[in-house]
Amino acid sequence: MKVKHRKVSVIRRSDLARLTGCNLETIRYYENVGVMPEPPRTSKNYRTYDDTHVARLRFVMRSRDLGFTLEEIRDLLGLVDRKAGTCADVQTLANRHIGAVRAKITDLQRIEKVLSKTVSQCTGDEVPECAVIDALTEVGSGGFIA
Amino acid sequence: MKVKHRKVSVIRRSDLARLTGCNLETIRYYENVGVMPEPPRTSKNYRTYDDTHVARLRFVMRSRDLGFTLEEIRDLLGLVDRKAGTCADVQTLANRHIGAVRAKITDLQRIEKVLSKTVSQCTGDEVPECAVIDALTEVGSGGFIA
DNA sequence: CTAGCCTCTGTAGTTAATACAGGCTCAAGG
DNA sequence: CCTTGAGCCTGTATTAACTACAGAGGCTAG
Repeated sequence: MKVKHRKVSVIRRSDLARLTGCNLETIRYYENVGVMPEPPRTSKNYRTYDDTHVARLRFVMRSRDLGFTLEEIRDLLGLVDRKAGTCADVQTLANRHIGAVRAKITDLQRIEKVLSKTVSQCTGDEVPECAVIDALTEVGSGGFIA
Repeated sequence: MKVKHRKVSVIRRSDLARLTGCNLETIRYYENVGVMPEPPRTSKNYRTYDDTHVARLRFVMRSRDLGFTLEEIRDLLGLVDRKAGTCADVQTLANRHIGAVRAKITDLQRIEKVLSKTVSQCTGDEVPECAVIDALTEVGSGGFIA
């Protein structure tokens, strides 16, 4: 059975970028700032990734897209990595995040409702003055670390 | 009836900042980049705001917190401001945003579920290895302009 | 009138992400 | 074997979205 010289399924940086849709350089950046771990290197200093890196990077990207800062993501991942000390610490942190998450969900549902309404009304001709803004103006809740 | 020299309820920049929780300088920045309108000025060149500015700024801040870029917010506001030409244009744009919004809601609900579960499990002692990451790893949907 | 706080502008610094430059590595083709 | 090109490495520069600071001027309480 013929085998290519390169090992079966070694994930390199470009592969990781392709698999996740992440920018190549951003991966290195995430390693520098500590939201992604420093991967093992080959003898020639090439980064080598595996499935866990793919999963983690997807998580980071998704969280960023949802408006969490890298610092917040570091915290969340620290929770996953059991860097948080006691069980009580974990609960405290998780609860804070849950609050922020629920607030975001509420906001998004409000936006969704208004946009849907706008679309349906728009079969006519007039766009309502500022239904979108009105719906979002109420102070749903505080910030992330509320 | 005594009246203070300053007009009743003139909203200045610092007031707007306080009312919204927005950083003072960020307001000016938003005016420069066009997500907030240039406000009227007093004879001495001081910015003067009103309720509509408060509402709009809250909207911008909330949208940012939800992970939308200033460019996307400009689009959305353009929709509100009727800058989008035809009714069909509005519908197209709104529909695109609705897709992104729904995807974000789905993601957040997934996070919420996992965090809740983590919290409840944590009454014991062990934190599950990476339930959070696993839940977020699946590719819910594409980006904003999908 | 002057001290203190506010406003103005412009510019510089931070965070998160991208892009680029210059050099090394590897696999393929000749 | 050597070349060629794509892919990797590092460090640095640039962009977006803020945030902070500096220097000049305005207003108002004591």
